[in-house]
Amino acid sequence: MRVLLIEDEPVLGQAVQEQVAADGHAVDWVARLDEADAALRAVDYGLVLLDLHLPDGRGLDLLKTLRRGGDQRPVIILTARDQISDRIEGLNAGADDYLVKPFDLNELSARVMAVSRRYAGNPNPLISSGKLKIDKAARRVWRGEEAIDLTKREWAILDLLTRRATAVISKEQMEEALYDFGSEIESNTVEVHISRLRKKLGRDAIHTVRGVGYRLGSD
Amino acid sequence: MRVLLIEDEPVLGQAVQEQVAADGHAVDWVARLDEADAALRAVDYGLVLLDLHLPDGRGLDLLKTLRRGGDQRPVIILTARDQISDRIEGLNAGADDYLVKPFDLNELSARVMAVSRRYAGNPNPLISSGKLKIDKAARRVWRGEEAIDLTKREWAILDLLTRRATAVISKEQMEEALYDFGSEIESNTVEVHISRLRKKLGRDAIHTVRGVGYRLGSD
DNA sequence: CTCCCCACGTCAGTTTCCCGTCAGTGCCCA
DNA sequence: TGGGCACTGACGGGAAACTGACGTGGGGAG
Repeated sequence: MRVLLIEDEPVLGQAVQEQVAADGHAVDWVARLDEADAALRAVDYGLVLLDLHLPDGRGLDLLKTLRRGGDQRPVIILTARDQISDRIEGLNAGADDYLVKPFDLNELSARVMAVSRRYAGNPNPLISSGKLKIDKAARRVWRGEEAIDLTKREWAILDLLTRRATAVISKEQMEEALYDFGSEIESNTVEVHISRLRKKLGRDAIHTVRGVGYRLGSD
Repeated sequence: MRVLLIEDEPVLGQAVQEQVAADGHAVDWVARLDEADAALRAVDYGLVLLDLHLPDGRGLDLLKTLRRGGDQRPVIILTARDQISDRIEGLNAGADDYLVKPFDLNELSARVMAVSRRYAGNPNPLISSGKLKIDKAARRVWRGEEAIDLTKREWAILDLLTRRATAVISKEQMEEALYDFGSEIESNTVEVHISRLRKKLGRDAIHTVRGVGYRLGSD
């Protein structure tokens, strides 16, 4: 699979390029949006890794333009921790996934691997929990045979819960994952989302650990 | 990753424990070789940090015994500057790395990180005691095949009991661990929690040492 | 540009259940 | 045998969590 990396920080760019290349993919690395534009027109990439803060424009605009033009290619956003609002906007704009800097290169490998599997026509590995089957790469969930539609927030929470399979995730962690750094939430938003998720996924899909957080699975 | 720290100096031990814990690892800290022995038998550690000068024996002997038994777990030696011959002997005995006191805590983090990268991908280490299996990272307990739900307080107590595997923990220590400094308790709360824990985990999961405290295990 | 839809944050009323307390009983050792 | 120390069932207060309802704002369709 051929990957386009759009990143202007030399150190991070090099690290990512090496990592993805080590996984057996061809990586084209550009640092500016106009180069990215040209590359996207010339080559049929299987995946785009997009940094949102570039010297000559906002990465988000590139993504929006792509999607408006009907381009469905997978895009994974690389974003800094303090730019979570961008991340939300990115998901709205049609990104497939995001990684928060500084990210673990192995985590990157895993995401790239998921995309490449889809690219090769192979199904993605399914995470299952009780009656649920979760395809993280394709952002899809099934409850038994029935496919479930999740909203962005709902997916973000489920994504957190599946990241470390059996771990307990606190409400604070969920807030951090969902909201802009510093924008405090003073209501029970997370609880409400959990409630909505349970309505869709089944009452016992998510287990409450009172005073601590939530965990995937019922037992 | 779960780390065993074998170190008898309180100040250094505490500093190391905090540093490694801050890096996201679970740290068990023992000061004597017999405790280390017991801990190593009970828990599948991802890394051992070993001080060579301990009150009840030579750390090197522990390392040699481990390696002779075919144990391949990573061991990093902590040694003083004037004991370089020990260091050489340590490497001969099968240590993976060494740090010379006084060492920079960031240097420690780097070494630990290197080990944990190798370790990544493995399932969480399980602590076992009798029929119990305890996954501290996931905050879960099994009694045989059956998963057990623990409340916050119950988990806090079990956590204490497993922290120093064979040690007897007094009720006072448990109170201190459970409650904010200053908020005094004047009832038999700890006993009640122990009782509730035993109901869930099995009568002989926790042993009473009358007049002293509690200890994990039945014998 | 306008209208509609729906995702989401907020709130309030209700429910759940954790935990500290107490009291009665049992057990261990002098 | 008696005096503590420990165990455990019961209970009530209150914090934490759940959920139905509502308003709003942003995105998509026309």
